[in-house]
Amino acid sequence: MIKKRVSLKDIAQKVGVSTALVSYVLNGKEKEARVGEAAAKRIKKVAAEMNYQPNLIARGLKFGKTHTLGLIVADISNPFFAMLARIIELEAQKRGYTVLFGSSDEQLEKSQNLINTFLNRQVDGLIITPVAGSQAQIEELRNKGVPFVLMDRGFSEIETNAVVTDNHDAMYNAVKLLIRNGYKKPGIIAYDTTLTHMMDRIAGYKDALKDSGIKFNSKWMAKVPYGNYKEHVAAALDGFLDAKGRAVDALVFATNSISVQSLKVIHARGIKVPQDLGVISFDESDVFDFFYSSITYIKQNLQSISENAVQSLMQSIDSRSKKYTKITVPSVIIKGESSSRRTTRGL
Amino acid sequence: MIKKRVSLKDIAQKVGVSTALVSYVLNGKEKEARVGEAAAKRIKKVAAEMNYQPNLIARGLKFGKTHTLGLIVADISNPFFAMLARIIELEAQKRGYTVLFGSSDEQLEKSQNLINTFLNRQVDGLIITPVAGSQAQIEELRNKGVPFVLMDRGFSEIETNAVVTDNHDAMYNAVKLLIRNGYKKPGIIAYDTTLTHMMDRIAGYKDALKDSGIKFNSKWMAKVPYGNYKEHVAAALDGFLDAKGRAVDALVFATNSISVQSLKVIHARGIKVPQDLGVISFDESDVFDFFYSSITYIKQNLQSISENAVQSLMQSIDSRSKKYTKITVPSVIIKGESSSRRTTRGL
DNA sequence: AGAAAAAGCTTATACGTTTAAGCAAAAATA
DNA sequence: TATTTTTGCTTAAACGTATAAGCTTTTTCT
Repeated sequence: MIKKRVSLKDIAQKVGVSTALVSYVLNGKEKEARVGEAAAKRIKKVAAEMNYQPNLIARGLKFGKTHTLGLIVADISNPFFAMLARIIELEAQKRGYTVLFGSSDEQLEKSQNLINTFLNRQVDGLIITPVAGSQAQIEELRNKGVPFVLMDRGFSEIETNAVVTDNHDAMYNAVKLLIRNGYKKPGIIAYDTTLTHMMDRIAGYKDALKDSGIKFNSKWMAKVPYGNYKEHVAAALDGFLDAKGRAVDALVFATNSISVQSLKVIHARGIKVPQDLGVISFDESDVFDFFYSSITYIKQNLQSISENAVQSLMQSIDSRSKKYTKITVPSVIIKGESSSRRTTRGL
Repeated sequence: MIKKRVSLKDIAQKVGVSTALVSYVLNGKEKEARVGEAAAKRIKKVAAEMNYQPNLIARGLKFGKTHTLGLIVADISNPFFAMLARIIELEAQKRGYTVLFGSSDEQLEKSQNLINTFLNRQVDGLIITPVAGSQAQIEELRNKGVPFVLMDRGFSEIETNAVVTDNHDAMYNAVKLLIRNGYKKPGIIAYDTTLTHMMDRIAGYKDALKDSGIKFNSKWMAKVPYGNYKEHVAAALDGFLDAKGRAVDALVFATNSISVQSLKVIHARGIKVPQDLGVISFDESDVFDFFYSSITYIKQNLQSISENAVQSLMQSIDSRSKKYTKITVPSVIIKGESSSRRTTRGL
């Protein structure tokens, strides 16, 4: 049995007034609309009795505002994005917004589908971690005047709202740290993509080498595809670390997932960290606690990224201005034992 | 600049017909509505040119159906729920549905808020991991005739749609395995809650003891609060394992998060697994790969749980029948070295 | 040719909400 | 008392869509 939700009309009928009056009262516009005290009282009473709840869909249609955001991440099951989603949910809720979510899987088509679906559902704005090659999709949003903000990554070609970690800085500092700690041949494992966050991290890596007077060697860098990265990471590590002379003496990992997978392989192969290989990871992970040496890692400020993304989006929604703001969030390096040969193993 | 979305009216004006005709054509009802070929062609052409996209909010209002689901999990940032969310997203999308999500944080108030918000947004149905004590909330949904399905946990008191792992069976088998492998005093660490999933797991544990002729000892069971479970898990382990005679010789962990936290402590304390302590975890985790002995764990069928939840909800939505289906999904035990003293350590 | 049927459209109404505009009665002013 | 102002309400229109019902005009039938 479908219980019909009570509408303004139902209340109006019960009280014996027009729906307009009910609407005025329930929206607290009794003064402006000069509603009589007696009627107002009755309406409120009946509304409470009938447990009236406004139909937000109807309101959305009326105002062209749904108080809904669309969140498009690469993969909600990735703890990194799940964490961002959690904070975004909270921030959105504080502002009376609800969140629709979807995973693009780093695929152009899925990304476009999600954007279309969300727009057709009249979301007020979008928070997007754009996939590689989606510039056209994003530009279309801009042309349509849809409020949106890119998160975690951006495009250098297009001016948009974006909130990203200072990736260059993060990686630069990480590599500098390794070099300061005596490593001579620091390598990197990154995703094979042109997305800015990856390019910036790679640039930071290279700049750190340059500023330290070390010439970059292309054999120090492995780029793995997003699809089946696990095998490729394993292969890359085997390439770096095979018996006939190690290609690198330290490694920075460019993402969360690469970090975890790399550590798994390093653990399985029995590589000694930090003696034989210095290591710095990107993002936190539970697994770090189990590695025999504590892991040095780059800690992004997820709270700040999410807060700023929501904040920036809200401004876009409210002002509808053409001004775009790029926000760069600093990260910190949490120092463990994995990045320094000179370390003394604690307890 | 706000670009107005094109509506049926815009197309109608451009073509010079009524909106009704446009609606008929774009919904493929040309035959039923006897629309002329010429007009139909023009309308389609103009609609394509103007890149018409239907306003799903308006449609939702018209039909009282939004093709939106509400997903309420305990915490989207928990990998277990994030994984469920991912699959639900996929299954929903296959059926033309989009997903609103929210985290209840195991708090009654948040749960109620989310339910209200989602209902006001006219979701067609809800997938809920209910929080402890939320029976009244759930029952209200039932009374209202709102389609919903409980996931991961249920209530024994209320008849509802529910999709849960066969928790009793899972835990029963795990404990039986430990006992078969020679452990005499298997303990358990669980959450302190009356939710069925936990009760069932605890019952499974106790029944396994009983069926093995072992008398349950209340000192073998630790119940930790959801709030700051990490400290409590550590304290519980210290209680079990302190120097003056070990209270237990094996442990099963009742959830994902308890498992990971327990392993961290065990690792930090240097407890020998499986020699000094047999261990079986609930759910998978990346951290298992780093433990010095491979971890035996109960693997829930997340795919099946999610699929069934969506499927069951869809049936509720379509049929609006009063029939409730309880679906129990089997799990498997993935055997590692952590649950058997007689194991030979591999490579 | 005249009537009936079919074709091709428009009008009207509805979903639930908001709000400007309008209207009658009561109160205040002259 | 006659006029204006205020009060308290209703009507109407709108958001974008869908569809039953109605209305011409053309075609088909007898």
